Amino acid sequence: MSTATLTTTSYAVLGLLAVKPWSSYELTQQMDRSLGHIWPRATSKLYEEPKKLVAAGLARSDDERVGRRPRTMYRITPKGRRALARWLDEPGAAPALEFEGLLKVFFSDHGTRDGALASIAATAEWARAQAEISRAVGEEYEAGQGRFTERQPQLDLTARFVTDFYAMVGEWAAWANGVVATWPDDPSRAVSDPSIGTETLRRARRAARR
Amino acid sequence: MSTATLTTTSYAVLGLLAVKPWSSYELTQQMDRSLGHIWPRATSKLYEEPKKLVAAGLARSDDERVGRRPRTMYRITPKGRRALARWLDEPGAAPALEFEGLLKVFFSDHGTRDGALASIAATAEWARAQAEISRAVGEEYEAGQGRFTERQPQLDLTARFVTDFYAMVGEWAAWANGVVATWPDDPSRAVSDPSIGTETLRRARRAARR
DNA sequence: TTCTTCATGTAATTAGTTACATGATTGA
DNA sequence: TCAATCATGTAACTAATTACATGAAGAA
Repeated sequence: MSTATLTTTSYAVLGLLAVKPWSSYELTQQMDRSLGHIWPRATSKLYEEPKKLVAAGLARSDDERVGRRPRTMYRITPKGRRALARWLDEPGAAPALEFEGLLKVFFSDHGTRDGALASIAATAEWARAQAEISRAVGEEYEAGQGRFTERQPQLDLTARFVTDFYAMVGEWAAWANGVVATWPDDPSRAVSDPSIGTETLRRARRAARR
Repeated sequence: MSTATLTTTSYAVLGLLAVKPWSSYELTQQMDRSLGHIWPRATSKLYEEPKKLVAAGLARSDDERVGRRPRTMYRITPKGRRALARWLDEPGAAPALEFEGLLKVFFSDHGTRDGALASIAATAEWARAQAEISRAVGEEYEAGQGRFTERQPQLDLTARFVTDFYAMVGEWAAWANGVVATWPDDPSRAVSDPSIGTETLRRARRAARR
């Protein structure tokens, strides 16, 4: 009953239920399309969390059938809308980033140049693929085919963030590839170009001044 | 004994041990300075993981004393260096991003404009503070005061990524603040400026073309 | 001498993932 | 009618976090 145990993931699902009712399977589809870019979670969570919301009185479940097979639809309650509004009033946490590929570049002086290049290439390809997803969704909305056009102002802000993020990652990977390509086989023997540090420092100063 | 159970966090610690021997406490300090930007982990992990490395034969521990108090120093073994090199040869995972603050902006049509502005302001301040940390470390290295100047080529690549990331987040927050400031109190009544979607799409196309 | 911060850990809890199971639908 | 994929879930496991505990060193 208490809302004390709800996690950010709970509220993420609650937020989707505020838009419209969904089954868990539909939630997993939406995870691929939108939520997964900023709050990625495994499929099983999307079967688990709605139950917790129901137990807390923030959602209710309806047993429907597809053919003869049962499926559960979830929809938000008035109490759920109030809980969501309270959550939205508190500032959210800052971005949290985990990047194993960069970790491998960071430690590349204990490996090979080709290993570092492989991580960078994988990053570049990932950034391109993600940008392609952004592009495809963007084209839909541009053509007026979007599924939630009434939420356009919110989508505008979110889409810009993820698009810029993927672009930034892609640009970094292209640049890093050029740098590492000039290294010898053994990266512990690579020599740093001083202008890189200078330019990075210039950017850091600028960003710290805002 | 088997290396099958090692996680990315294990290798992150192993990588640090390849640079030099550390105590767990020193590892926590280093987490604040460098590793935490790309692989953030709680302090207790840095006491736990080295033990797993020792159990696997990839590191060894030496009991030293500080005054009369014991403390454990960890150093990498030859087998550890080989395991690290193998790990570095496989491409690492793509960036994983979690961003609760953006989640709140995404669902802001179910809250208030001021709530959205608060999340954006918190993001802006965080980005500024992180950029300030990047700047401070950058100034040290620029002045030749860096602690690991022999790893400069690796630091160049990593520092550029995190600096650009913080700059991108800061620029997004400043822009988003301007957009949301024009919204009415009730964000579900906000009207989208079509030029935003057009520009985002332009950027997505560009990033998808690389 | 006492208080605070630094330093070094352990224990309890949990949020999340991976793996598994299985019925329904579709198309070859 | 068989195989593949869509759809709907549960169970087992684990990586990680939060909270706790405590000695040493340095400051007031």
